[in-house]
Amino acid sequence: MSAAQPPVTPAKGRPRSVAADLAILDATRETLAELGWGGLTMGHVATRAKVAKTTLYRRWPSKNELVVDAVASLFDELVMPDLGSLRADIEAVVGQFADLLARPETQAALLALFAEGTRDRQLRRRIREAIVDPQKRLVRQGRAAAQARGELAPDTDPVTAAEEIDIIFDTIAGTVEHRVLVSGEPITPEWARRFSSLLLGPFPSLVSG
Amino acid sequence: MSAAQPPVTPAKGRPRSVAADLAILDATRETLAELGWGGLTMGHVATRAKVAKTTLYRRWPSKNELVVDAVASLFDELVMPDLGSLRADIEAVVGQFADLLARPETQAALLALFAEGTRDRQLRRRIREAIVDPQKRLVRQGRAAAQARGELAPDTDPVTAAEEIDIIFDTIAGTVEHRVLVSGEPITPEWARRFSSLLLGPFPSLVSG
Amino acid sequence: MSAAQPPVTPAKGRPRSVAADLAILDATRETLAELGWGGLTMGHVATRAKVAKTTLYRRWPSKNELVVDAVASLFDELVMPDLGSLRADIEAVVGQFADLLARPETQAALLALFAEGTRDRQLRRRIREAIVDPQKRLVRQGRAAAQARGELAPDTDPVTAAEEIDIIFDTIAGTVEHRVLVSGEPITPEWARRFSSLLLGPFPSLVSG
Amino acid sequence: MSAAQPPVTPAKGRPRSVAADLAILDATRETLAELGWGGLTMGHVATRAKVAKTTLYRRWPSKNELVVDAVASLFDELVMPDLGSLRADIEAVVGQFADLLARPETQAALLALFAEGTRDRQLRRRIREAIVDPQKRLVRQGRAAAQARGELAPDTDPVTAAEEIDIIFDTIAGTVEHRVLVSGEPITPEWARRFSSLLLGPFPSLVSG
DNA sequence: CCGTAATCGAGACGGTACGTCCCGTCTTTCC
DNA sequence: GGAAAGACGGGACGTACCGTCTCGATTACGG
Repeated sequence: MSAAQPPVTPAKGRPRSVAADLAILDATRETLAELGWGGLTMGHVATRAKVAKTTLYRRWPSKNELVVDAVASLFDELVMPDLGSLRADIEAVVGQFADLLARPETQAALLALFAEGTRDRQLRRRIREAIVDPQKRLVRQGRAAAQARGELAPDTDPVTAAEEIDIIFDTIAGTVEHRVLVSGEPITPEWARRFSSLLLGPFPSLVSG
Repeated sequence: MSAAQPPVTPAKGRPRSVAADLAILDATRETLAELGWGGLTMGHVATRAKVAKTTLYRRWPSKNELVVDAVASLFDELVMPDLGSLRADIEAVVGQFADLLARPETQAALLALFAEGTRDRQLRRRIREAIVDPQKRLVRQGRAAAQARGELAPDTDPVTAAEEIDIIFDTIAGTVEHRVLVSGEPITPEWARRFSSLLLGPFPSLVSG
Repeated sequence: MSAAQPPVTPAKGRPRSVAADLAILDATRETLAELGWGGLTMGHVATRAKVAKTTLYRRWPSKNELVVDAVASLFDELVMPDLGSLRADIEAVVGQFADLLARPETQAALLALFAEGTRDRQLRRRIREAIVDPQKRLVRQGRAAAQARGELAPDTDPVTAAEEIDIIFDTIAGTVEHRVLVSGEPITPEWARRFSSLLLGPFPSLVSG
Repeated sequence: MSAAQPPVTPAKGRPRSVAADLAILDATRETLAELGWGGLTMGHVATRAKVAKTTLYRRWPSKNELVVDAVASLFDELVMPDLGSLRADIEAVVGQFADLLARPETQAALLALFAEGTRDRQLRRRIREAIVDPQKRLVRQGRAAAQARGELAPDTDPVTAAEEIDIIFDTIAGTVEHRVLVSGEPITPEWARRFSSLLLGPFPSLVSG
């Protein structure tokens, strides 16, 4: 989010309009969905949000930062369902992620942001903090549930566990994104089944049964 | 590639300069490495290649197509080594891919192209044909070698085999790209080992040993 | 001047700060001298005078009016010396005016104000009342002195006299301004001598001698 | 004028559109007359001339230079009539100049240009070369005619003559401008008669008769 | 000595024009 | 007819000020 913590000092001068913030983020998402990344100009967003361009620039230094904030909230809809088996949970989350990637605003924004982040460390950090890392909770929750069920062994070392979470997250996120956005193929339940089989190893019966 | 088939008619007027093509592609790669995707403009490339803008546009309709051609050849350096075990082969290819993604021209171009491909089916097809799909040979070769060694069961159904190749390819490519370009973390030999363990299942000893 | 008449009603609420008025006018003159007319912005003056923009606008409706008030006082330094001959008096006043026009704040402001006045009758009136007309006293005084000395014939008709004062004033002011500000040439004593010769006619000996 | 001398080298690339130049200058004069100096924006002129803003900036670096060129030609209409007496000639030229200053485009532009020239030596030079100095021909012609008639003594020293021309020019131009643009009073035939009397000395009969 | 009222600073607001950068096309001349 | 050169119309950029507004915090005076 762009908003900092509630200011310690009671803030001098006219306070920033909260309504403007919301209108801008809404306008950004709508424009992304309608016109795509290329059609998203600061001027257009400002006009659509009925806000001056200066107001926009006062809050976000560029299109990139703005889109990070506008898109981040879309990822909050992902939830770990806890369906009783690790396989089912993985397939469910993959499905949710695929649905999210099918939305035009996500589609228009995600890879473009990643691409920009490639050459701007600050932006990459911001993307990670606002969009990517928060989703690692899904992996953590899924792992915890599987451990509770006895499907996975409990953590021994927290550092190793963190690395494992990272690698699993990169694998699920990266693979689904590559499938949908690069290969341009849909994520079917069948594909999700195969993919979770890959993750769970060639003989999942040995593990979960 | 942009080059058309050798013309049937012996071509009227002055023939196109071959030197220009090479100079343009070189200039494109150099500019990508130095200034990144954002700094790559058609005018700049033309100037750098000592070529008129018209010459450039006569060959490539836009920056995107140009970069596809300029970058595609970089991916030819990836080879499947056949080191005697599937694990070793995977780790080797992951390492090669990581090195490729560490080069500034690849880094600047790859995600940007993917992002553009998101909104342009034609471009996506071209990217797949020129850059992505050719690398599936690596998976095919690795699989074949592993099957020859008895590490993997032989193919039963060619359709199933193709789908398996696809999913493995998306997984390796997507995960490594996400790790390097989105998470911004390096690919260490240790990480490659963990990743191949993930791919080979929790008890690889049962399979390969 | 911007200051209104002493209020009839003893004024409710907090009285306006007198210090602010002076600080603003000083800041205006300083900024004019340093940055010129184009560099003079309301925001800048406010900042420099350590005053809020609202405070500034509460007193002066625009840059133009502000500068009129800021610059008017500079013209008070012009005096008619009464040196014993009309020629000497003219040359002295021309010299004073030239010195005034050499000051950067006058230089930056005067023509700019005149230019603005061209499109704003109200402003033109204000400029005349505050800056231009008060200087006609110089012509009047010089004429009176010359008449007392017998260099000039006494007034016959007051209307004719007024017109004569106007035309002499326009001639002296306009010519010196044109020489300094448009032609960009300095006013030397030699030039002043020539100019007063022109005013006094080709054979001044016949008049003053 | 903005146009340089006809290029020695035959000029590479597409030549600049002459039509664009004319359209821009016309649009500038029209806009000046309609909206005044303040309403004259580069964007507006470009739109009105049906030309891209870049085309405009390619030729003139700023509004000031553009207006110099646009306005300069208006001054070409001033001519020295040679009416048989110096007085008549002066009154005629003063009248012409007054008419020129009454035109809205001149009125809007002239003092504004002079004001800008105050802080930009380059611009001042350009104004002098394009607008001011060319009119000195009027003084020269008038003087020559008067000398031919015997109204004025022939030149003795060319340097002195040049200085005399300068001072007379500054006087006529400056006075008329001050009368019209600063004092805001009209130039009547009566005023022109008085002014030429002033120039010709208190006893013109001694000179011209 | 309390409330009303106009002031003060600060700074956000909607808006306009700026001058720059690239785009992709067109119009030259030369080869 | 290709190539170099460079002008063309067009669109977005990010910045600078504009003049207005909304804040909380200060003064004054009149009751």
